[in-house]
Amino acid sequence: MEPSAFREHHPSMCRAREILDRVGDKWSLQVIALLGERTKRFTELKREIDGISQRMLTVTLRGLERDGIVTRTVYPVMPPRVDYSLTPMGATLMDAASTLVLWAETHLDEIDAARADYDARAAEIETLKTS
Amino acid sequence: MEPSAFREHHPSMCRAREILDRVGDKWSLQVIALLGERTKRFTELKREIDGISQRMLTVTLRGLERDGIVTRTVYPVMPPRVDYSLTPMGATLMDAASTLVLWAETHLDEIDAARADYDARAAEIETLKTS
DNA sequence: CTCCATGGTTATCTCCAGGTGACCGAGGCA
DNA sequence: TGCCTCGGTCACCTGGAGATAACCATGGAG
Repeated sequence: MEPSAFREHHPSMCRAREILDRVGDKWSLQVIALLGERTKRFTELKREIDGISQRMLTVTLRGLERDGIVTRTVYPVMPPRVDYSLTPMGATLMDAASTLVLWAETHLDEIDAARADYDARAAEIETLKTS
Repeated sequence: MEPSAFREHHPSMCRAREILDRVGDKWSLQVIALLGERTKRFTELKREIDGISQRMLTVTLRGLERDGIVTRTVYPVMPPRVDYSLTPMGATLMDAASTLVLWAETHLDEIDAARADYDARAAEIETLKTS
């Protein structure tokens, strides 16, 4: 793939940052991943996403809904029931994002090694300065 | 592409978030994109990235260097000269990220429309409440 | 009459990414 | 004798993302 989007990065990149802001926040990707499995209910998502608060799940889902990435379906029953699912556009976003997730998985070890190397090198320079 | 990474999201996703944190910050993607063109100097990058401060460029480059995504080459001359370039791993990251950038470009209009729709709907509900 | 579950809202706080501006050091040059 | 450039560092400050926790309406179970 020729990353032409990167060559002429002038208005495209700044708009792309907007998308990365959406997907790059703390919870959106996990929500998208889980809804990629199947339609789920609010409480179901809350149970499956470790550490998310009720408020942040609401905020995240509202944002994704506003951007047309998930749909929200309310059933007027008691107790309340609300279903969330990916829109077709949301599904394509999941595919695009999975490229990056795959990259991350493939290079995690390499990155860890690079960090360890960098930190060791930095520590060595530090000891040289104090001596 | 089958996004298998998303199916078993248990340890993989949390680590993937780490990568998105790296690439999802305000400046990293732009730096990677520009270094994708060719090796560049510090001031060159600073000129080309609109609005970045000296400090943030340093911080971003140090982070990318630590993760093994860019290399930093210092030439002991006067005035100082420092070259930055993508590592091979950095180049593969650029390719992976460009998928998302491409997605963003393709769906920007759709997202804008969805937002306008959502906001209009929300405003209408608001007027109903006050009436 | 009380308790519980669902799917939220609201208020309040904390923390850190990121912005701002000063300073630096060695050489060239005027 | 200053002043400029390059590639930074340091100290300080602010805005907003996100955490925490209380509250809410409804109706069924016991």
